[in-house]
Amino acid sequence: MRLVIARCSVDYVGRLTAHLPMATRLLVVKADGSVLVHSDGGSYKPLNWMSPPCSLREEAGTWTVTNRAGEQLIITLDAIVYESSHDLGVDPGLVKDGVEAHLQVLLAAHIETFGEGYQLVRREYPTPVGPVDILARAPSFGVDDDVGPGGGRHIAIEIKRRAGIDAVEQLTRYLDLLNRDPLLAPVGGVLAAQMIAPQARTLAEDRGIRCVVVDYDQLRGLDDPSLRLF
Amino acid sequence: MRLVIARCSVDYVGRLTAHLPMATRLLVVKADGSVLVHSDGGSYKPLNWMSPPCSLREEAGTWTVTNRAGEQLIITLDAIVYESSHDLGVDPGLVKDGVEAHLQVLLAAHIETFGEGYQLVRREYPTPVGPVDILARAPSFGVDDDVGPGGGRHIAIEIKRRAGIDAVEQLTRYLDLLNRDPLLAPVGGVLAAQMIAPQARTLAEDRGIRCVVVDYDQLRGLDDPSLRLF
DNA sequence: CATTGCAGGTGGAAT
DNA sequence: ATTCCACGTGCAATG
Repeated sequence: MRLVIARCSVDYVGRLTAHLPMATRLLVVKADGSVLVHSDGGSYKPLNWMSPPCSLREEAGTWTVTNRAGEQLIITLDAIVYESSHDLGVDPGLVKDGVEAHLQVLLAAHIETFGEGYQLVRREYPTPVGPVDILARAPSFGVDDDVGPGGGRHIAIEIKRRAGIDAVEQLTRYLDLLNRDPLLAPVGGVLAAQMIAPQARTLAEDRGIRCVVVDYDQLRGLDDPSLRLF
Repeated sequence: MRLVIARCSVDYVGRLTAHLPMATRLLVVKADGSVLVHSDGGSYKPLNWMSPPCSLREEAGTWTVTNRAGEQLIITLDAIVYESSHDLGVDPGLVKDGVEAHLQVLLAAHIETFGEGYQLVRREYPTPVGPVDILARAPSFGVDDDVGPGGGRHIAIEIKRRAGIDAVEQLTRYLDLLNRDPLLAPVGGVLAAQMIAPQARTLAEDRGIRCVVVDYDQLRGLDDPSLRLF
């Protein structure tokens, strides 16, 4: 990894064009040839960059970074303030927990979160437009209930960390499809998420989809250690 | 800006938990207190980070970065290989061109892209569920045409750089709404994008929405300099 | 201040 | 290789 502090201007020509006026910035050149241009503030996102695979050509006062698609990052160097190089080796990588996948595991293991007597049919229930996160069966409590052949009503559950309108649309597509299957219909919908955007809730309820806000930490407290990812 | 090359392990506890085993990495501490942890490869995204506003507390072999929401980045330092500090000043910032906004300006200026006789009604036509990118009017060529009060058929145009299913859903919501307005109905839909995902095209055409692939560079060639953003 | 929609999104997994 | 979806999405504009 090469670190360069330099006064430079930068032009990107690719999916869009972007220009950075002359100023002092950090340039990071990684082992795979990728280049980051960072200012001393803002966020983790560089002002400009080129992702690998790409090649760096150095000339007099100009660096040109090109990728396979022909996109170019052109760095015009006015003055190099500082430079150093380091061998970091390969990184062992990141271990994550808490994402949607784990929510799905936890909710499948605690399907009663959605109501007493709920039974898991399966996780990742396949449909032609993609897998439904969880398919479950709700119990029937009376003869008037709108029950399916299984003796209960099927429930398709869409799980999101944060649910927006797109989650409602996605679940709606699943429900349209599943309800065409006489062995499953009628299938109800549940949107389960840590956070549900107000517009998403409105749209969901308008379509008869139940909204359930789930508490990840609480679910996690209920789980047994074997369900933990690390 | 402070640059540190160090052997370290990193733990993030916040919206999720994540762990980085001990290895040599680049740590960037920016003037606003934000911290980036980069490996010598991958992309512009750090392995771990803390965005501003946040505060860094340094102890013996441990850095603790905390933000207002209580999320923490805990860096355990085994050995500092290298360290330097630089004053970069404030960055003048980035100038962009080529995003959806510019596509919208160009397409509005060249509304005939969608067909001969098309007329612009307005850009960012407001609806209760958000603004439609472009509302236009198509000409009527015969008495049998399904025309509205304006003497032509209204067309709602959704513009994306890359259109996916979500773009079709979005346009569908607009069309549902606009078609309830007797002063506008009937309103046709056009999805205009530089790239349209096959599933999006299928869904759009199934719903009677026309798909138009637009060539940004060509449109740009047609424009007059006043429409350029820089 | 919350919400919404875009992003050079990026990344990963499944087809 | 393409297509889909999640992301500690980040980010800015807007009500």
